[in-house]
Amino acid sequence: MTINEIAKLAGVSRATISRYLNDGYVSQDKRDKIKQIIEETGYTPSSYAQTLRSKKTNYIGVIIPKIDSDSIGRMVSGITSVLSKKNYQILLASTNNNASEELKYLRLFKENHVDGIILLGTIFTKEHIKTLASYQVPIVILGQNVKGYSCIYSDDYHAALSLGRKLSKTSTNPAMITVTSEDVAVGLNRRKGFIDAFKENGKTIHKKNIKEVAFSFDAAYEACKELISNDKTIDAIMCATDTIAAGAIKYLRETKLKVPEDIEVTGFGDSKLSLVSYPSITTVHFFYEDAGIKAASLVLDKINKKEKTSPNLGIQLEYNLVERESTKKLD
Amino acid sequence: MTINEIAKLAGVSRATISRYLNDGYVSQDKRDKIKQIIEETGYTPSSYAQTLRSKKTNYIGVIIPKIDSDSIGRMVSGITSVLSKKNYQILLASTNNNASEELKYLRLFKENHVDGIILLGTIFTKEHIKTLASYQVPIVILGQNVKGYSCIYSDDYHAALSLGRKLSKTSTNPAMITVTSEDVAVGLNRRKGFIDAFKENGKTIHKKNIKEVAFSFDAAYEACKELISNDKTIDAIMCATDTIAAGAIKYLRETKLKVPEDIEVTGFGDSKLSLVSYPSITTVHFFYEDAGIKAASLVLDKINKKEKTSPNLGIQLEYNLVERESTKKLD
DNA sequence: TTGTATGCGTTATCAT
DNA sequence: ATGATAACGCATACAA
Repeated sequence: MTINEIAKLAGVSRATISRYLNDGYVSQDKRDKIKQIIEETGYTPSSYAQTLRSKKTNYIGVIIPKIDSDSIGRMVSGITSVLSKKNYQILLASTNNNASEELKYLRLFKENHVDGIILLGTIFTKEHIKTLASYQVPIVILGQNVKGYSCIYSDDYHAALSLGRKLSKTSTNPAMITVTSEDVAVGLNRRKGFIDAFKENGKTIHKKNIKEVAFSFDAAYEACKELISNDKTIDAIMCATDTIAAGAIKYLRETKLKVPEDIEVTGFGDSKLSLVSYPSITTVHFFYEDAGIKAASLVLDKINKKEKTSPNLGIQLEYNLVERESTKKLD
Repeated sequence: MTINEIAKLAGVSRATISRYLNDGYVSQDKRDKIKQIIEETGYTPSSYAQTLRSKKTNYIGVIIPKIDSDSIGRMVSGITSVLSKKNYQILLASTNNNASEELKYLRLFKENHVDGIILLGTIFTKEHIKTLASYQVPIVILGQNVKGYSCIYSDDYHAALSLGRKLSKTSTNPAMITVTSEDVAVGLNRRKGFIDAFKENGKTIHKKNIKEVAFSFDAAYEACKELISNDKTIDAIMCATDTIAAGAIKYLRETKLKVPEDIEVTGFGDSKLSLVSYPSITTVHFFYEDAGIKAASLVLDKINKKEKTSPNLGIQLEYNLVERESTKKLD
């Protein structure tokens, strides 16, 4: 079914059909006739031909490091809710934590002429910046604060700071299980927050008590084992994510160490895990779904007023401290 | 940058460029020249124009009920891993558990001329079947067994049966928290398996001890409260998902009922939740990522040998019983 | 091996 | 208000 066949059936020119579909500048009787024909045939215009002419795809490219993650799932959920309402399609690309894949998809999106891109990244190399700079389509970065770009990010530093302040009141020999500092948001900023919080109270986190692991439950379990084996006096473990905290707690439970009586543990992200875990995990709530919503809205805004000069604003999201059972209550 | 400009720069006709990009029927010297020009300019062909001509989009439409779910995340993860390797793009549509949205996206995919569709559905209405029947592109259904279609599904009935058999040895007054039977895989089949297992041992699950809830932690918590309030002698609760089991356990813990000593609990799906929960949850492992991989491979197979008559095969996946702390150990 | 010409399904410009 | 007609960027049959 093409516009030509519809035109023939309706006894008008294809230009009229096109007008019916777009401007609407068509007489009532032709309009009725066309409507009927279209309904009968179930005709839908070819979006590819439309794109070829109008340069508008209604695609938004979304790049994520992996899909089976609580926080990412919630962000994508926010993105889809906004975009589907506005009749945009999502082109999803998952890199499986492989930074070079990110660049590949960035290029692929270029070929597909997406109207906009949402990049949910972890590590930003110079090459990233270079590739991004060569783009003309609106880009929003989610979860990291990269200067020169529109970003939606959470206040990881202060969130970690407030978590750290709480622990610093009770802990004298704290430890930390974190991720690579190349991940500025999760690795670097949270780490800094923890360290500074203890510094405020004149306490320090020993270098040897800081373990760097992958984003995984099992890796955290092993890291916790190493920490405890090396130093039995550790009385608090700050973890860069809830998953890591859950892995640590699993090990502690197995060795009969009591949480929080013997060791306090904190997570990050307020995932379902942190609620279900026993003891439930003290953590920080980030409004991930809201972040996804904001990112999608922002990218649509940029598309619509397509001034390339539209300011690249950064939006920092709120956070809430969520106190649960894995830390000691202070009167 | 279009093929015409490249042709001009390279001093050849655009047909030669096209051949360079496709068949490769080009002399060595022109080939070198073209290669150089393309690299200099960073030209990439318009996939829309290509599609308009060749009718091949390299898009696979993926419809899911929601993205922030452990099992779905794992399936999508499997899908992306296969598709990205084969240079297919994923058009992702999330329905937020709204069946009518599914039909909308099915139509949208038609407009976008996806090469294939993977439908990760929950409830199949007559309308679904009707809409699907009008499609010419390969479709693979993931997670449900719908006759007449290629499906990748897990053996929910027998998995529930083996879970039920285990419980039926120790429990005399079992209960169940499940979801709507309209969801054949999760609601109906698992329910049947549980019931039949007890029947084998001459025991029955009382109707009043069967609660139907949404796929949510909180709903499960409430349902468990109702069950226990109505009948203090319940000694086992079979749950249709791990999330539901986790919600139930949370309530039980709050009321000081011991799991598994006072009440045994089972989940379904072997999500991270089931491992992290305390007590950890006896459940069934499904190879979700593998299912995603199989679905993606199958849809690609169908696309390549595009005989419409390709048989619609159903692939039933294996499962493993995973015994953890939420059920009693038998000698 | 290469170029010419045509068409894919639209939209937009121009007459009428 | 409507209809020719050209153009979007590409692939391919055909001719050379």
